[in-house]
This record gives sequence, C-alpha cells and structure tokens, in this order.
Amino acid sequence: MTQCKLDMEATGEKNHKYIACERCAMQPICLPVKTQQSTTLSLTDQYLAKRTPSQKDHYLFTQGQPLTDIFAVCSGTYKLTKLSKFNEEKVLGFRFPGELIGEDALHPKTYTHNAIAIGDSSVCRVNVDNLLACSQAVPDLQLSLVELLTRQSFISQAQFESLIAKKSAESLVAAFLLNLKQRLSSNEQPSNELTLSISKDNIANFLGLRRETLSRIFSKFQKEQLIQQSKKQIIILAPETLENMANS
Amino acid sequence: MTQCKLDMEATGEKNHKYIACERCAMQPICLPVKTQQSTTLSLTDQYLAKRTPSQKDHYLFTQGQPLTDIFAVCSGTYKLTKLSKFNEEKVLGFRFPGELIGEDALHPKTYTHNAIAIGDSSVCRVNVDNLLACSQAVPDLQLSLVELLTRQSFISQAQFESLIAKKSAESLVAAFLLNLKQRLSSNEQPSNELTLSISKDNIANFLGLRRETLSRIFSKFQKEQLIQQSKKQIIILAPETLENMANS
DNA sequence: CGCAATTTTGACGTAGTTCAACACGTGTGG
DNA sequence: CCACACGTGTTGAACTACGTCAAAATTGCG
Repeated sequence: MTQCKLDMEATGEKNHKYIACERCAMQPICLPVKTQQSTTLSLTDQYLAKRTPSQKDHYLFTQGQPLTDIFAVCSGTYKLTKLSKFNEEKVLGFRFPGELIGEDALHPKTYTHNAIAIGDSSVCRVNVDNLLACSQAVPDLQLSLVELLTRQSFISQAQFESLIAKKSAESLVAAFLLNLKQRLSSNEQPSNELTLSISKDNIANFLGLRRETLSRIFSKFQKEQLIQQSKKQIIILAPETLENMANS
Repeated sequence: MTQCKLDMEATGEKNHKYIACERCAMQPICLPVKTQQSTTLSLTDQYLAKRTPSQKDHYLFTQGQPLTDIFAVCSGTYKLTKLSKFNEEKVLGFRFPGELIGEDALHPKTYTHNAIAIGDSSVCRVNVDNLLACSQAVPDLQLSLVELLTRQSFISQAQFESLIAKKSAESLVAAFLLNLKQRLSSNEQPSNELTLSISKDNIANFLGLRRETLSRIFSKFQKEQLIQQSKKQIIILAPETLENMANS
C-alpha cells in the first residue's frame, strides 16, 4: 500500500515521524495506478516528489506567486497567512500531517496566500502540470483526482461551518481545541494529550481574538479543570464539557 | 453554446429571468461534449434536468438525506441552513443564480445541511450517479468535472476568508453588501441597486449578529449616506467607503 | 546567564447583546 | 369589515463580553 515508507533516512532529517500515507488526503493520487501497461508503478514519479523538508519559517509559496505544485504535509505544521493592508498578518489556518496545502490555487493558477513552516516540517509535493498531463492519459488517475477534490470540498465546508457558527470566544476556543485534538491524534489512539506546535499568538490571530482574551480563556479553562497546560503541552480533561460549550 | 434556452415557457412559470448558462458554475459539465461518437449531444440528458421550479419554502434537500443530485440555481434565491441543538436555525449561506448547491455533499454522499427556496425559484439538477457513470465513459466530461471542482474549491476558500477576517459588525455588513452586489449584478452592468430577496433576520443570522444590531447598522449607513433603502430595495451610494470599511 | 519574545494578569472603555416597547404589513376568522 | 395574531423591522436603555492599554511574569534562545 504505502510505497513511500522506505526512504525515511534519505531525507537526512532527525527523527521525523512521518504520517502514514493511508491517512493522507493526497493518497488517492499517490497510489500506484493500475493500467494495462507495465510502466504503471512509476507513474507517480512523473509528478510526485516525496518528503521534501522545510526548515522553520520556510515559505512553501507566497501569495500572488503562480501555481506550480500542491502539497500534503508529511510532518510538522504549516500556517497559511495573508497580508492585509497595512501589512498585518492574518492567519487563515493551520495544516497538520495528512492535510493538503495549495489545492485552492488550482483554479486561479495563482497562490492566494502564504504557506509557512512552523518549526521543521516536510511535505510531499505534487507538480500540477505533470499531474494533469498524466491524468489526461490515465482515466483512473483522473477519477482519483475527482475523489480527492470532492473530499477536500467537504473538508472545507466543515471548516467553514465551524467558524461561521461564531458565538462566544469561549465556544470558539473550545471548538478549536477539540478540532486540534481530532486532527493531531493518530487515529489509533485518540489521545486527550496534545502538543501545541503553534504559538498562542497565531491561534488568537486565527480565531479573530486578542491574545489577552485567548490567554484569559485558557486560564479559565485551567481553573475550571477543563484542561491542564504546562508550557506547550495540553491535556484535555473534560472533552464533553468542551463539546457542550462548542455547540452552545 | 447555451443549449437550454428554448424551454423558458415549458416550466409554466411567470416571467422568471433565468441566468445565462455561460455565467453558471455548472456550465463545465452542462455543455455538449465532443467525442468520437455521434451520440454526443444528448449526453447531458443522461444526468441533467433543466430548470426545475421550486416554490417558496420548498426544501431541495434536508440534512442527513442521502445525496442524489447537485444543483445550480437558475432563478431566485436559496438559503442553506442547519439546525443546532436545540432547534435553532443557523443560516450557512445563500445561493444566487449561477451558483452551486450540494456539491460539498459529493464526498460524504449525504447532504449535511438544508437547502430552502426563498420565494419562487428554480434549479438545474444533476443526477450524481448518472454524471459519474457518464464521466467514466467520457474522459472530456471527467476533465470538466475536475475543472468544476477546482473552481468551486477556490470560491469556497474566498468565502471562508471573507468571514474569517471577522472584525467589527459594521465591516461585516459592509462586506456583505458588496458581496451581494457582486453576486447579483449581471456582469454586463454592475449596478449599485439591488433587491434583497432575503429577510434581514436571515442576514443577521448568517452574519452572526442580532437582528437589532443589523438594523442599527443599516440605519447608520443610511444616515451617513452610504446606502439608501426603501423596503427591500437598496441602493449603494458610496461603494468605496464601504470597501474601506470592509477591509478595515 | 541575560536579553528578547511570548504569555499572563489587571483596570478600564466600548461595541454588541439583551430586554422591552412599538410600528408596520399581511393573513385569518368572526 | 374590523379585530386580532403574527412575522418582520426599528428604536431605546441597561448590561456584559471582549478589546485596549499597561505592566509583570514566564519561556525560549544565544
């Protein structure tokens, strides 16, 4: 199944835990495709560059730049940002292992935001021109591309809904924490413990809150024994209570 | 180009101004597809039902229902809603002529919200099973489907960004008005005059404001000569000023 | 260690909510 | 035809959650 598990040390990175290909949103178009010809297995080589590392603060792309690739996070975290006038950074979202980056640029053929590595990270990189060329030739691949896009459409919608149901700051934060938990837990063990790779400043920015407000809410949650935080480590003590707050 | 212009009176509706197919987001998969065979032109008949009317308050589908079709609005307006516990209606968005409905249900194969006609409206209806079957057989159609999905991905992202940059209620309303103007104007004449098919209650709900707040903001805009409203008719007097408020 | 960046806490101001009253149009039934 | 209810929209007054400003505490890093 996972054809790209072998070259872990080839990248030269230290101890990165790469996500399994089975759990990656890019998977539909990364699997070897079955065709009549025998050249099948090397098809993905035409457009896929596996596990490209990004160092901290590296820009995968910047807003306005013409589209060349779409990405899937293999390890680490990326943030998506946009500069408003005048030069305030607005955080549009975060991307964790298994999630896509840049797919919304397929239509305008131009990236509409920045994608920046938070800490050392890595991505699989899909060259769009080559992918489209291949998919023209291989119907099964094109079908997989449709599958990928429909899944992504659903994910985007879910994300939209979670934010538009904007209520109190508390419920926003509660929803965000549960969302993080879900996206960060390896599906085997949905642990209640999670490490914040993101700064609280970035989280506050993303949620449209002031950093002071976010801090106060964390403190309040701590006091009420809903969470327990030490430095970047967070343990969710009362998921059900947070759930209730999230859909208040 | 537009193959479906002839049956205007066939629907039996009074004076509906249907949007031109050229401006519809469904267009990529509604055009006749060129293939080698001579049966080409009737391909869309396999999955496309043109201009199906909906009366006021008609549900196109409800949340939880299994996916059968995706839709494009031909005339009128639809609202997308979801019921939270306990039974409060949350408005997730509006769909105007030329816009898609239900495409985000392609992946889970289940509609995740309700789509309700506001006033008498009409849609083109695409049967998903038949579409996918056809697209398997006709690569060009599948390519068009990819095109449709990538465009939609972009639109969803833009929508998401406009909401996440959530600032003051004033700027929200300013942005909403300009967004309406853009979506409602026939592209020939981007008029500053628009008719609110939607109730202010629904708008307030969508924007996450109280109806009182929305009313006050409209009154303020009126007083400041930014807009002029009489009943459901709204004239935007100072688009630039609103633009500035929108990206404050 | 020591400086800078990040996070937390406090005091105060304001935008938006809440509650309540009223105004208008429309449909319904007596 | 009027009386009444009901949905929709507007306005006022009091309340509160969040933002703002300022300063201290904690963490991270060379």
